Amino acid sequence: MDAEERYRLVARNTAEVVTEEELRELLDADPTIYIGYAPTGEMHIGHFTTIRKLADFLQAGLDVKVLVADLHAHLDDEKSPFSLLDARSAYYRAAIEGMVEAAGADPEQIEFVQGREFELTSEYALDLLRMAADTTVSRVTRAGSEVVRQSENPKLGGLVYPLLQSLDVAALDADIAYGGIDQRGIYMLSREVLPEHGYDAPVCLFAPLLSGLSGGKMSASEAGSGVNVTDPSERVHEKITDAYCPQGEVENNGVLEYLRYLVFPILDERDEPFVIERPEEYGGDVTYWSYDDLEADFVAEDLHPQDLKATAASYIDEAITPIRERFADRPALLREAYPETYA
RNA sequence: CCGCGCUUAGCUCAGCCCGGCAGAGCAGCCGACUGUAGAUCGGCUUGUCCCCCGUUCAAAUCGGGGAGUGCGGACCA
Repeated sequence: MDAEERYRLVARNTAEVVTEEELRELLDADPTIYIGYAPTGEMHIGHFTTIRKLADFLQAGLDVKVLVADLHAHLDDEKSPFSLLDARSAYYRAAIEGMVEAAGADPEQIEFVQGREFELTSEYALDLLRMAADTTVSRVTRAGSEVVRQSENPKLGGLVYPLLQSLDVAALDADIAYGGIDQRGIYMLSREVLPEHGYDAPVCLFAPLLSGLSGGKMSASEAGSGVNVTDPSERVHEKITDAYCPQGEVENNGVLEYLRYLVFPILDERDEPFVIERPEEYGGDVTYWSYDDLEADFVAEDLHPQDLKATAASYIDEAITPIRERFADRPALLREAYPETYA
């Protein structure tokens, strides 16, 4: 694979690369890229799109590490109670492996790391304290403002969080920090603070955040705002049917985004088209080989939301089916991670 | 250790002073209008009023005790 193709693969469907020059330079060698997930709520399509991209990274020959950031999950306003960290970490790992596989890549090629495996060493603790000594409260508050839960009486844990994450980059020997664009503030802090402590500043790659299905941002606290990766078929169809989807509009259109960032890349990998079955009355069946063509028709209002939704729901459902099946065998994983929901 | 505030619907809160059928906004649900959803309009649901004891014909409301949470003060040899 030539350098240009490699770069295209790594950078496609991203929101931002910091910086493009640095990334091109890194790709001359075999860099390590990492992404961290704090095991808090159930995993959804948004997570899936970021994990789908891991297939791109593997194909481009990068070393891929996935951090299951258990301590982060507790540190951020105790989103996960300490007693559930292990159960949720196990669930996240299984779900992530399922998504990697569903994206057509091999989970064996990914190195999984859990936060507590390395974040409690004395070297790590010393670095962390030294960073805490020379970083202001307002600096870390700003860094974490899009990630850490905001409240009138913020906990100290939320302030330490960005420092911890910065140090993770160094401790995991990652050349590239990958994550949603909401992580930008934290990794910009990393680029600033790591060199002052003797480590390299990471190159950053950010994934776009998907719109919620009710318009606006996707919200973890709003049940219908996103499809979970273990949702039953009926629920997927229900959520997509109920989704905000104005005719001809691309802005804030979660359905289109699901197709763009998840369904089409998977179809592309398998060399299969997206086929919409439609009554003759509304124009008959249509076949799309690329997202761009579909979007063009939608914008031109040659493709009606109702026809789009019906088909999209089936393809999305199909995309998560392998994950759902993986959990069908092991119901305890979900039940123990979310006893309130699955008890 | 001491003082003060807060705790009421899924969420944000009003009601408490001065006891008399537990409320509002948002969210949610159902219809109407749309070849989807949203918006709009019409309708509807929701409660351990933090807990215990007491006063009273009657307590979210008054008195006592306690819990949780937050803020402030004090201590600083």
